[in-house]
Amino acid sequence: MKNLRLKLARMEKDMSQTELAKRVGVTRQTIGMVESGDYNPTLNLCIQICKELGKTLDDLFWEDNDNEMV
Amino acid sequence: MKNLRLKLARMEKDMSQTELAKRVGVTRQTIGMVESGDYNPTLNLCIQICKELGKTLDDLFWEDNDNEMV
DNA sequence: ACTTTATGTAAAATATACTTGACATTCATT
DNA sequence: AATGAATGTCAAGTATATTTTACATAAAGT
Repeated sequence: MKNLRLKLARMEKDMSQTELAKRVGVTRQTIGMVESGDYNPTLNLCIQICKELGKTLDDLFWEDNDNEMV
Repeated sequence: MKNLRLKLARMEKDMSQTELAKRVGVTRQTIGMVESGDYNPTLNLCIQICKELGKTLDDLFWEDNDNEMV
């Protein structure tokens, strides 16, 4: 399933896939696949993406962020 | 650098590398390399490890967990 | 209409995560 | 002293993440 949190975080920074890719040091296609989901990126790639977007791993890549029990 | 948080979380569960590996579905060597650091595991592997140890990605794989600014 | 920017997708090549099998060391137990 | 459990490491193989090149579509601007 798609990673909408990532896509949203990127758009909040007014960044295109191409620009995020350049900053992270991968290709545009790789960013596209991560956003499309059904993909298994490496930890370092996830971390770089998070840093560029000012988010943490849990923010963008940890499931069940929505229904967290207080 | 070594991932001491992971090693600690595993030992808190009284789990050997071999046992964690079996539960996660990888080999003992892979777990060893993740703990040794200087290694770039996939996101799915990290998530599986977190789930087995009752932790989140930020808990085990996000840097700067220590000096977080309030 | 034409060009540019952003994105989706696909096939083949390359880099690297992960496996397999094996040997070595340390520590606890008998 | 001998055995077994836990871990470190290494070399060669397999699976897959990522690149490269390319073509296609839609939206926005001139």
